[in-house]
Amino acid sequence: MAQKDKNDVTKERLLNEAEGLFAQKGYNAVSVREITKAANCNLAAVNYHFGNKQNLYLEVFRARWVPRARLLQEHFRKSLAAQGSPSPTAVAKALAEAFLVGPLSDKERHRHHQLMVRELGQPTEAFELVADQVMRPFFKGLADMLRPVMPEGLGEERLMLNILSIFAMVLYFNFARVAVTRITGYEYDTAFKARLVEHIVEFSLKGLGGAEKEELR
Amino acid sequence: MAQKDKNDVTKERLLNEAEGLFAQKGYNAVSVREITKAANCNLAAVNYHFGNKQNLYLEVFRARWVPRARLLQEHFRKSLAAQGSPSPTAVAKALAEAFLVGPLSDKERHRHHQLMVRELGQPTEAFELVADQVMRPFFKGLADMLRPVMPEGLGEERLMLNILSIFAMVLYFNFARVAVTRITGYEYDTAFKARLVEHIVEFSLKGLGGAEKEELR
DNA sequence: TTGACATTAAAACGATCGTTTGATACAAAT
DNA sequence: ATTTGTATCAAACGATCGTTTTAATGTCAA
Repeated sequence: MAQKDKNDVTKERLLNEAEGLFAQKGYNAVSVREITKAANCNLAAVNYHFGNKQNLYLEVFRARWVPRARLLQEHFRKSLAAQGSPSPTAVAKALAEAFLVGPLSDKERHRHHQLMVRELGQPTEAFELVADQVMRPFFKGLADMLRPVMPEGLGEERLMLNILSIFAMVLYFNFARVAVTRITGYEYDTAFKARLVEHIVEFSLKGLGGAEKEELR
Repeated sequence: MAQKDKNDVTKERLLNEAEGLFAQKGYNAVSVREITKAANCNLAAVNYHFGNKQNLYLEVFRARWVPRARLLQEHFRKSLAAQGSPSPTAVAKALAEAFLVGPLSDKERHRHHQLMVRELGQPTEAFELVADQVMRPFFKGLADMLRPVMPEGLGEERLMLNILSIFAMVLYFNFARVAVTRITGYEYDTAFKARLVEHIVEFSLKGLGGAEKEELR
């Protein structure tokens, strides 16, 4: 192996800056020149290390997004295990805690969800990656976990919709941060974010737990 | 006035095609050439009728999005009035009905929410328009409507968060349509959409109504 | 019929895009 | 010392971008 550190370092810097810019502006609004300038390297570095722009975008998901998602899932599993039995309440709390507070910094979480929302809106090849390696297994695990403790009448479809609805809120309040601030007048400071978490936990908890108590009868 | 119909027709076609393409691909991913080709007119027509691309985008919101949003709000008000007293349940139902079924065709609704989500993600001048003329007045009306019938302890902030959470789900299930299909395996056919509406009504209803019953004690 | 005006059309503008090229620097292996 | 392979660089490629220009229309009023 001839590559030492300067080599890898350039590649890493490119991945970091590319992820930030792609998350912030979207794939089409970011130029290769903008990325290489931010990474403080030559224009041709993208094509040398990743072949082309599209592949750099994919590598951002492979080398950054997916591992971070795995970290989040790990955190969720531990957080849930600490609460004992996987009741709907415990699951909702652990989900919200992992995805709204969790192990990520604020900037990381914002990036993470922005990239996800962009792929949700118009899926590319990166979505296949994320769906196969992250989303489907995780959702399947959640469904297996919740199925026994949800009311019997609740089909697979409604079960999945409940889970998706929680993620809808998590993604929304991260993605639409700027707009939420402008509409409500509340800044995303520490205090507001804390109350936001509280709200999402409560709202999803009622969506899940409420169903548990009232749905069947 | 010299302009007859061919004139206005070109302008209208440009607005229609531009809205569809902007919603589908986003501002940066759509070229003026692509729009004029779809509208079956000359390249220079955009600059003649709207000055530049950015202004065409704004005009899409002024001439299409805002009027459509007004139509939706009108529909919501009538739907709510038909249910009698504005209880949280009635509001949740009327909201979901208006924004998930309502007066719009499927394509129209999809376009509408896609444009909104794009502006939520990275607001431009169009967001100011939408926020001032549509969102803030509507949210204020909703808050005034719900405040008297929600538990006393619930502050203004939590009230607003409840409302936003409902819209989060509405936007999500419209915007992430492709992804939801690929993840769950459910196609967005008539039957699934009906069950989707049912779910969102129920989920938001618990978020609101549940709070009504249990929050204070 | 003529003049004024609104609209469309073809062609070109400079700028920026993603990508490629060829030269150079530097380290490890022979 | 020479070869080999990796990484970086400046420079240029053709393509496409938004926009402008200029000419050719068609349409009414005078």
